Amino acid sequence: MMKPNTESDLLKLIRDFFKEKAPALKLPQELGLDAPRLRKFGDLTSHIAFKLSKELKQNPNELAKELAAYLKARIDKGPLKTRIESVNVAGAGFINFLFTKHYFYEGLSEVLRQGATYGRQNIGRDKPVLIEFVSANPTGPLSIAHARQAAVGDTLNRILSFLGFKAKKEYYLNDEGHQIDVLANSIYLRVKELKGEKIEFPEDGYQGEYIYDIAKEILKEKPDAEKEKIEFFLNYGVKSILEGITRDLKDFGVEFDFWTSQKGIRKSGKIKKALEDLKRRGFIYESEGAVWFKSTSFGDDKDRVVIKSDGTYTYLAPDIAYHREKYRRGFKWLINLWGPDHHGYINRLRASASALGHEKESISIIIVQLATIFRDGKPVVMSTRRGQLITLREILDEVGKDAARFFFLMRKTDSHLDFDLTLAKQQTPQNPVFYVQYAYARINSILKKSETELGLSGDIAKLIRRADLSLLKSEEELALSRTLLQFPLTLKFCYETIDPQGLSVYLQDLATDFHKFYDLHRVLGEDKALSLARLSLCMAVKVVLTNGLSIMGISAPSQM
RNA sequence: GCCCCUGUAGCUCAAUGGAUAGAGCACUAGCCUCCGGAGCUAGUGGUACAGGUUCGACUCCUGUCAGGGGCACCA
Repeated sequence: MMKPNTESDLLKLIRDFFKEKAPALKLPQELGLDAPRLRKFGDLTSHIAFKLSKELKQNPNELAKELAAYLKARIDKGPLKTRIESVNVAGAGFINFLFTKHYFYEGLSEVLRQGATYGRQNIGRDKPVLIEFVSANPTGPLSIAHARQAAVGDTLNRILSFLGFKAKKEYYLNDEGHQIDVLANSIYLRVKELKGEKIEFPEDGYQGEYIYDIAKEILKEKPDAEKEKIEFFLNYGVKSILEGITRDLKDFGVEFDFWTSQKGIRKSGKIKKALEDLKRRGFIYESEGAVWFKSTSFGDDKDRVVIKSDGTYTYLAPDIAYHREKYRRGFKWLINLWGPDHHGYINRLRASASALGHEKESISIIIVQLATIFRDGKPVVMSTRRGQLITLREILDEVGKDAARFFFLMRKTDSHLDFDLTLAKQQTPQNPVFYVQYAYARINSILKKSETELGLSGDIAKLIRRADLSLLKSEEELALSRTLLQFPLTLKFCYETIDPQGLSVYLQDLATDFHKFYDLHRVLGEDKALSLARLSLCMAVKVVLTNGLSIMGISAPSQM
């Protein structure tokens, strides 16, 4: 059975109207059918009359009235009759639609029917998308900045998968280069130090306590390790740190599909191939003894060196090769989450993708802003040099996975974020994650009690499914239903903005609507039929909370 | 010096170019014979500044001011 979609049916009617009225008129892509900001403006609103009043040489209010009359007539004759209660013109030319109660009842049963799949949409049509994030150098434990990237990237992956994309997660491993050498040397020196030798530790060495831990670990296995070559310390260090990173990420609910090694890219000769490819396309030239990529052809400020005059590659060269490989692996959309220190790098990388013949839209680079950690209302000072970083591990130990993930997703990804550790571990309504989880726990508690309290015989789940939803008439019940039906739109919004933040805001709104409903209306009461209808509503809230939280990688505890 | 991001209520943040700029915290005043008060209801209070585009601007453009970040044949 084809399910009628109210919104698209309305859009079609609007198009029909203009086709009849002005066949030559080119309609804008966006017909301006939205959820209004204020409830009293109805459930849907259109500002199309403003958009087209100029072309049609008609004032918006008149045009709106004409359109509204047309829509009203068509709605009354068609399948929308049971869903649209009224069409009104308001203000200078807004057209406001009010849904019937039936529309909400129908939506609620749909939520219950779909359950765990409610909210799924096939927007992606199996498009393969690769989300690269974290990609921290394996020179130390993951910091708070990586943690935010991990939360955003992983959730984005879950959202896109839910929306029909074939999304994969990738970690690009910078497993060679200067920083890795510094790491190896730092470990080596600490080993010597532990053996009682006097050492001079370099300014730019890794000062963190974890270097001692690795050194101790090495000495346990090899008491005379100081005699080993530097490669030994390099390999041991990278391996040990990567194990830690993987473990921390796993406890954070993040597991990558691919780990791609920079060393591997270089060894495979793919850098050379990538540069040859660019050269063939005419974007490579030599000057001042170096080899340059003509990134200015694609909007970069200046051309970039790819091979230095000493014959070695700059960092950009393997990166170009790496992204060329991503496309060659079949991905049609690349999403990169980068720290703010990389923003100057965006244009040159995008330029390389364009130079290799890829659509501009096929690569999205998202800057994940830093988070400032607060404890007891005061910012926690961090210093990389002295190894005084707040790590993902510390956050996990202090506030746990659920609160951490939720907090990292509360703000827009490209905005600064204040992370209040004290608040995050509080089990009070001021803590948004507990506020949301509390709604879930409350529903479970009610559902559990329903059987005994109502004294109904038979399968209560079945009775709830068959409840007469038309008994839900109050403002709070309808408002809650309305919010539930906005879940699919919220996910679509996250896709459009490439930002999971909208979901965390939505879940907080949903929890608020639920708590308001709960406060004013008793679910388990004298009236059995009404109780069942309200239980049905609770069930639907449970479904959406479950789906929403699971997409955020956060658990939904039935008891707290 | 050049480039990027951000300036919204006392604080932390919302608001696909749309109608009266919304929440939470804090402060003030209320609500428990009641399914989890870990909750709910009110009140106070705001778009950094100056122009511009638009029927309509927190949103777009220009400039000023303030905060943060970035500039390399570093990674």
